[in-house]
Amino acid sequence: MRVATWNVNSLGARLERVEAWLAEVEPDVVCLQETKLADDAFPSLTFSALGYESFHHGQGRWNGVAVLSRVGLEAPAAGFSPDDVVPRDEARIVSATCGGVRVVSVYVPNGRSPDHEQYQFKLEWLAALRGHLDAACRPTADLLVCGDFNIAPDDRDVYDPAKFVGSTHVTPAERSALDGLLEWGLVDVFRRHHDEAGLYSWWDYRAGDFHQGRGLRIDLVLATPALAEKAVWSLVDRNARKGKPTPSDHAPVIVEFG
DNA sequence: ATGGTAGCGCTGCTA
Repeated sequence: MRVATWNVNSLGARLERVEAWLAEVEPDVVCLQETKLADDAFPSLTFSALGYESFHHGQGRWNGVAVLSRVGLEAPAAGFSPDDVVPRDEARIVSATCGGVRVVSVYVPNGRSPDHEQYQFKLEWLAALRGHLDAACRPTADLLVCGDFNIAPDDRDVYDPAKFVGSTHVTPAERSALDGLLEWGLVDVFRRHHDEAGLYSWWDYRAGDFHQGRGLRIDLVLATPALAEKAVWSLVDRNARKGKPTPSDHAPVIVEFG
């Protein structure tokens, strides 16, 4: 099963590129983030014509997450579970069972800066995600939590670690929250196949950062251990970020499970 | 360079 996660930064602006990418990469399951669409504007018919069932959880102008699947899509669920302690009602998490695997697409709040209220929201949201795992999932099950975590797990994932000290995405509190997810029973699958620094999934649109190689690895595929063992290869699909017109500022991360 | 670009949508917010 081939799984991908991609923050498309507006599916409305990116649909043609996403369609071409689906035809080229042929993923079985895709987690999308930042669709920036209301549910009634989500192009489910476009995806079904390409062979994908889909489930979207959007709110319009900001956020919005979805799961696409061509290996079945069952028990879709928008948002956290009713019993979870949720800091704010934003469209940042959606789940579905695809080919026997529970798949969760997440868009973790950006945080802006450590002194900002949005940073506290980010930490609260990550705590809610951990609570959701405790309540709704089991580390022994086949589970994927994929998406834009807005956290660089360690300094290999940052183009200039010294420059980022004190910035959001790298603070000990954020990394500790991510570690909490891993300690619950998830594996950063990409790091099973790649040890080196400089393999990024996001580049700031500004100042030509993509072409200068200034990026972060913040888009992650997390899998429960038994499922992670089955990962054959993984990569960042930088081809989807190259060229015109109008790429997302994120590249897809793709994992092949045997 | 406390800048820069992209998206939404039409003013300034979000990233």
